Amino acid sequence: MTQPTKRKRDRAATRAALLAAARARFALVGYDATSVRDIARDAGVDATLIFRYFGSKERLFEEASRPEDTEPPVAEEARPADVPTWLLEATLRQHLPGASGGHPLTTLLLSSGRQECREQLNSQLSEMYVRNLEQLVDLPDRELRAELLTALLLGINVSRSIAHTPALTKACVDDIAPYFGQVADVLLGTSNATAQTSAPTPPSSD
Amino acid sequence: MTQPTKRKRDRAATRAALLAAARARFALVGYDATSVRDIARDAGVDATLIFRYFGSKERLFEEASRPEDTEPPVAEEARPADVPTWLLEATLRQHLPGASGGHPLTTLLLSSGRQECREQLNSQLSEMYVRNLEQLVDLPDRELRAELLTALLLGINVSRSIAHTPALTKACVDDIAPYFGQVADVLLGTSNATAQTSAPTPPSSD
Amino acid sequence: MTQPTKRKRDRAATRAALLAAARARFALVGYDATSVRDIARDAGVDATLIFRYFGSKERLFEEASRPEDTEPPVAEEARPADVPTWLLEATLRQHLPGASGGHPLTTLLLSSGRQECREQLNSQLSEMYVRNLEQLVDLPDRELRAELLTALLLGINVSRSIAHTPALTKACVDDIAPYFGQVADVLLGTSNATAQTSAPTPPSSD
Amino acid sequence: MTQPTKRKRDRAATRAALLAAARARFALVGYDATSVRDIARDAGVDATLIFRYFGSKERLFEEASRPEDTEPPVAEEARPADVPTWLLEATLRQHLPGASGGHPLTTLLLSSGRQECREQLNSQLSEMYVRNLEQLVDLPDRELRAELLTALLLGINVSRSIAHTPALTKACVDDIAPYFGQVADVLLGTSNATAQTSAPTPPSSD
DNA sequence: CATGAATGAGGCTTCATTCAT
DNA sequence: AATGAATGAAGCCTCATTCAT
Repeated sequence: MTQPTKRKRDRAATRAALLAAARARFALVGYDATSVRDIARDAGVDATLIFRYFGSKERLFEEASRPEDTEPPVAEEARPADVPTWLLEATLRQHLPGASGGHPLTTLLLSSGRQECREQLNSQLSEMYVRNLEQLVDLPDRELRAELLTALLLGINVSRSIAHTPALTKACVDDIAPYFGQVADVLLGTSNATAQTSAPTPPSSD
Repeated sequence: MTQPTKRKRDRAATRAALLAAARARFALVGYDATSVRDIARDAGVDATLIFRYFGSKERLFEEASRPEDTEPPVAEEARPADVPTWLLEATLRQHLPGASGGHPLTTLLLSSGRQECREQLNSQLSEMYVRNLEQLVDLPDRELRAELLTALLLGINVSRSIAHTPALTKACVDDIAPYFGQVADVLLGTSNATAQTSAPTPPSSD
Repeated sequence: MTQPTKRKRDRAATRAALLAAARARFALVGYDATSVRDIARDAGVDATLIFRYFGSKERLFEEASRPEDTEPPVAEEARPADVPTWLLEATLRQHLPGASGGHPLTTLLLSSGRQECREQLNSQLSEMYVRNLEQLVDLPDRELRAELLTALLLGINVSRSIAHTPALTKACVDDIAPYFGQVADVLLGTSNATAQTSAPTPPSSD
Repeated sequence: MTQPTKRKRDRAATRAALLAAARARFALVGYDATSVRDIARDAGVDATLIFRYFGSKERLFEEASRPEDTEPPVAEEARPADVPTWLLEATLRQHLPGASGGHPLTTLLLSSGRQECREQLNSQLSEMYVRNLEQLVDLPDRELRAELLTALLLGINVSRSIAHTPALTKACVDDIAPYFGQVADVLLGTSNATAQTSAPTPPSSD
């Protein structure tokens, strides 16, 4: 009221706006191709506030490339058979209303010119994907099998958010899940139960 | 040997040294994170020679991110069953003596902040991978199936050359081929014939 | 005065200082021989402010080579007989307190290595000089006559601001006007009325 | 004959070719806008020969901007009344077959960003024009009168070779001479004899 | 507290010129 | 003697960041 109608956002709102803008741009073109002024403009505030609130472009990036807290880690007690599907969903969940930017993996990938990003990519993959998948395997080459399925998820992500490959880009979870389930079964050695359950169509084996 | 370690005055050699250095650096950190001076320093020559020989950083990048000509396109008359394995080999063939830099896909991915790179990534994927794989499928969702297998190859590439995931990074073609073959069979619907032939289950099992 | 001689933090003042410095240098040595750092140094500010305020050296030049707005176009209702004298005055009015740099024509001439400048020179001459003079002529070869008188004005300008020819450089308007008036009469065919009025013979004669 | 058909120009021919190319380019866009490689390309030889034969771009320019020796100084014993016309002809004589480049004055003018060029312009004007014209005047303000007529010649030159003003550009000597003669008479105080003689048309005075 | 003016480092590129062949 | 590969300086411009106001 005392302010001249200009939205005098409070600290938190401004910070959040900057973070959202940063997430969006970093997920779109990566670290190097994004300037602090771009972010500030998108957020509708002055660029120096980035330094006030985050200290540096780098620290803003660190925060923006961390998965949003809304993302629960894989439910601990989930039925093992559901884990792959759950990870697939987590991978595809992006560009949806609610998520302010793209997938953190995309952001990291687009910024992989930076050593830190490659390291973070490595640890995020291993913590969020490989570790969870490995536990489902009871065969030789556990790690390799888990990494291969992780690679598929990663590749799907890249295809959709960066390469914009036509079929994968327009597919929704349900289109992909059946095939993904089969591959998971093959790689992890999980029984055909999953395939039966979650994969409606492909005339699989008979 | 006869020269006192001095740079030799050789157009072709200098051009090649620059191209090799460029390939290496672009494949390591991408376009934006690479400066022309970096490349020149690696090549041991003056930076202005880049402009003499390539015209601009951008044109050097275009040349450096093109697959080396030593890479023959998928043999036209190859047996269909061999195509997936051939593509896997092409994907893994990098950092080998002979190949001066990393895989072109890696380079493009690391430079995806640039619109042109995303487009080139898209067309290289579709021309070199999807198109060849699609022809093997005789089931619904041909394109999607081909793109999923392509995504796996892409993901393997990223895991190895960018994320440096442990198991995949140290695996060689023969370690991966069996699993990849199984996945290809599942996705492309190629009968178990292939699987039988190329490695149904890792040699460890029986 | 209150500031310790430090540069004041004043958008408008800095912009104006840059523009003035640019006008001066461009009018002295032209576009190519002037570097943005030169201009900035003269203005006492950092060179990057040129890009902040003008976008590029080229756009700064465009603004600097435009006639200052203080220059009114030839008074519409001026008596025809006064037009030549008025144009002479406009041509000589430079290096005076108030005008920050030299005459725009000088600037354009000194920068005529650039195609755009030659074109602008052409249009400024024709709009500001030839067009106005032509209307005074009621004889054959109207355009040629007007262009010849324009050429004289142009030549006077060059002599004074570039070649620094001694007599013309130190002459003031009143020294030149009588002779110029006579030439105008001859070329434009305006009767001796004007000549009589404005100064038939230099005051020295009688 | 022993050479492989490649024209192995002799020293003199190559030097001359470079000089001609330099004259042409300098007269077209001036010193700064001309690169030694441009000149060499036009001359069809290697750029380093410029340094071999002339020492530096600067020294080449000095030579190229000197009036060609084919230009005789004003005939010493010429009839005074013919001098102005003679100077007009010298001013317009350019772009003609035979003259390899443009007028030296144009070259100097286009390169006036350089201090040396302004000085040379000054001395060429005073030696070739003012000095000759002054001697014809027997009135007060001798120098000023001569400089004014010189300014007209200079302006005509600029109009034609730089500003490309329409009427003057397409006019030939005979179109301009009558008017120029009248102006010369007025400024130099030479009798109307010249005007009568050389100016056919303008209904001059009564 | 917020704005935006100011800065310095660094990036790409061009040019005149030298040096090896 | 002549070619062209190599070089270093300098130019324009952008960016992250700091400092007054």
